[in-house]
Amino acid sequence: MRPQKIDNQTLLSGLMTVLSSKGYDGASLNDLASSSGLQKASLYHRFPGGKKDIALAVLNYVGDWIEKNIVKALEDDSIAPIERLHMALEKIDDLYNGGKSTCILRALSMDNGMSLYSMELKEAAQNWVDSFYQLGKAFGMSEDRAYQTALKVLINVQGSLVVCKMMKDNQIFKNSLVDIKKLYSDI
Amino acid sequence: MRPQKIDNQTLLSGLMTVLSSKGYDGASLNDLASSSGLQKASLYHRFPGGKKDIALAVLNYVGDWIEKNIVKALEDDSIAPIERLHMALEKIDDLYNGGKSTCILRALSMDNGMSLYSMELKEAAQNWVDSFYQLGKAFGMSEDRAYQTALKVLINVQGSLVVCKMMKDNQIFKNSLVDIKKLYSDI
DNA sequence: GTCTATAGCTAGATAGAC
DNA sequence: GTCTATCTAGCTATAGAC
Repeated sequence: MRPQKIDNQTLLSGLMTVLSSKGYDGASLNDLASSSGLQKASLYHRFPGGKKDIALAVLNYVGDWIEKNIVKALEDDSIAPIERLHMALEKIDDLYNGGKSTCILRALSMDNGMSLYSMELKEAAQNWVDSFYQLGKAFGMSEDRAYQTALKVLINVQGSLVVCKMMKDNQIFKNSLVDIKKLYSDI
Repeated sequence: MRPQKIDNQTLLSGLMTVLSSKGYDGASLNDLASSSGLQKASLYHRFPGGKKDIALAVLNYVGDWIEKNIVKALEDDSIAPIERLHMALEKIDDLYNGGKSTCILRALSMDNGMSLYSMELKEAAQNWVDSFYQLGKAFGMSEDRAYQTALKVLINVQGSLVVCKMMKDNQIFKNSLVDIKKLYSDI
């Protein structure tokens, strides 16, 4: 076997950048190839199903990232809930590049005819909400309040990213992260 | 002059539906033509600049709609602030079809290379925020609080629409409208 | 595993009849 | 003002050399 020119991690990371900024339909295979340092045909070797496969792989990649960095941080009961929250928020800040990047989950939730990926998107969102739900419980919230608060976290992150982009002001995202802290400090 | 087969209002409304659900790159001219009952070539007669012109016209159309329905409702000082808020929220509910539709402003804020429309998007968002800012002042909020609250309204609407779509649950949008009311009732 | 070259198609856009 | 027919560029995807 010939060695891979680009390792999977680097490849997927580059592909994610293009897909999240240009969207599924806006990102051509040439765009995706350029971002990765590979040629189009090589992408088909890595992802035999073509563009659909690429987006799916990127979706799984970011799903794993969220699991490993955000969910894990929130579940680490060796440290205090407030510390877990701070760590998770820092990871979220990284994931979205301080508000400059758009969310790949959102970018892939447009109508591509048959709503590809709807299962993966729902699962990733649910995973996110569930982990913040557990955090709320650890803070002593009721089940209902913990769930509503967890939803608000995701809504705030997604909403502030959208508004950031519209108004060209990343501070809006930063402020939303602060607001999220307040959701868990007024118990 | 021959009469128009489809009036501008109907035309733009249909075009908006396709553009907001499929996005700029995902919506082909054939899609746009089908939605309107006109042929591609006829769309070029109405919008000589092609797809770019269509999206721009749709953006102006929705900008005018927001101005006429939301901004006006919030500025109508013949009625109490709380009533103005309720009216505006009903219009927002209509605009997004109870959470089932995606926001055209968001759909058009993806990277199309040169970030077309960024001026129009910013203006529409600013107009929205400004009108809720004025509402906050009418409720007796400080300038800073009124502005932060106005931003939260837009963030909640956009965020809940995104999360609605991801989780396939329109109730999330409905609940966000209720949360927005609370932002203005805990003075 | 990666590449160049290219097939086959659909996109956005135009020409010209009515 | 709307239509059918068509152009060209760019797209996704494949073939086959290395």
